[in-house]
Amino acid sequence: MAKDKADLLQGTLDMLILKSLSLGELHGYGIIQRIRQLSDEMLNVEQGSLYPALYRIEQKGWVSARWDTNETGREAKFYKLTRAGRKQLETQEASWDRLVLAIAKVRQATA
Amino acid sequence: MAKDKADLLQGTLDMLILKSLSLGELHGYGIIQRIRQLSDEMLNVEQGSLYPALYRIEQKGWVSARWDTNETGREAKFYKLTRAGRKQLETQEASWDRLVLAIAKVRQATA
DNA sequence: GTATTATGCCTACCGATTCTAGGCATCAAT
DNA sequence: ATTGATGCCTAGAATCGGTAGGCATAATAC
Repeated sequence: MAKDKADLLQGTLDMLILKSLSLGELHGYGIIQRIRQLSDEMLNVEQGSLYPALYRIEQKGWVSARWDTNETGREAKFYKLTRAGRKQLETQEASWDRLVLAIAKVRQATA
Repeated sequence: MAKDKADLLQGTLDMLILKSLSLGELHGYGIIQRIRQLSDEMLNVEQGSLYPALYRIEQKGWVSARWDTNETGREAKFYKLTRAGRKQLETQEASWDRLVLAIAKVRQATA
């Protein structure tokens, strides 16, 4: 990832992928663009991170994939959230919120 | 880590350790307790995570260590933030804030 | 008195995940 | 004709937290 962009922390990528798919079916390359756009260019997911992650996520049944043609007529693999994926997104968002809260508590502490 | 507690994400442990030491010198076992206490029991750092992390952090020059006796007269290894460690804590907190913000932006998006 | 729990340090190995660095193909633009 | 963007993929390295042990002493419980 480029040096001026934030590195992801392990475990956040799945949530970002699932979240971007919750907005509608999308192919891999588009997921990267959507995450970058939604985050105001702060997050840049590398292809070498994304495609293995998509594979893992599909294995877990959180997304389903199919080949189709995009709006310009090119072949692309479209991913779609499954019901289990939607559930998983909720779970991961809740975990994320808990972690952010817990860390905020620690950081509130003053000497 | 116990199942009802939040798992840490990779990269957050260093920040928590540095933060807890920013409140004052402390030995390893005490760091675990302080993080647990400050987070309202939400974060429980395992010893097998902490000690290797302390070693890494010491190698990087962010903390210094010395053996001393605690208030009950037992030997313990006390860690103290170095100037570089304080700097590093600021950096990591800033990165964390950026990431939290970026992810919040992505999550704000509605279909 | 003895057994358990808490305190205190450590290591070895595992598993998960992200990044770097490639490869390959098509299409648009220069 | 070459470059850059789009689109998919893999292999290998590196990082790091967790699990599961080991060891020692002190305090508490039975």
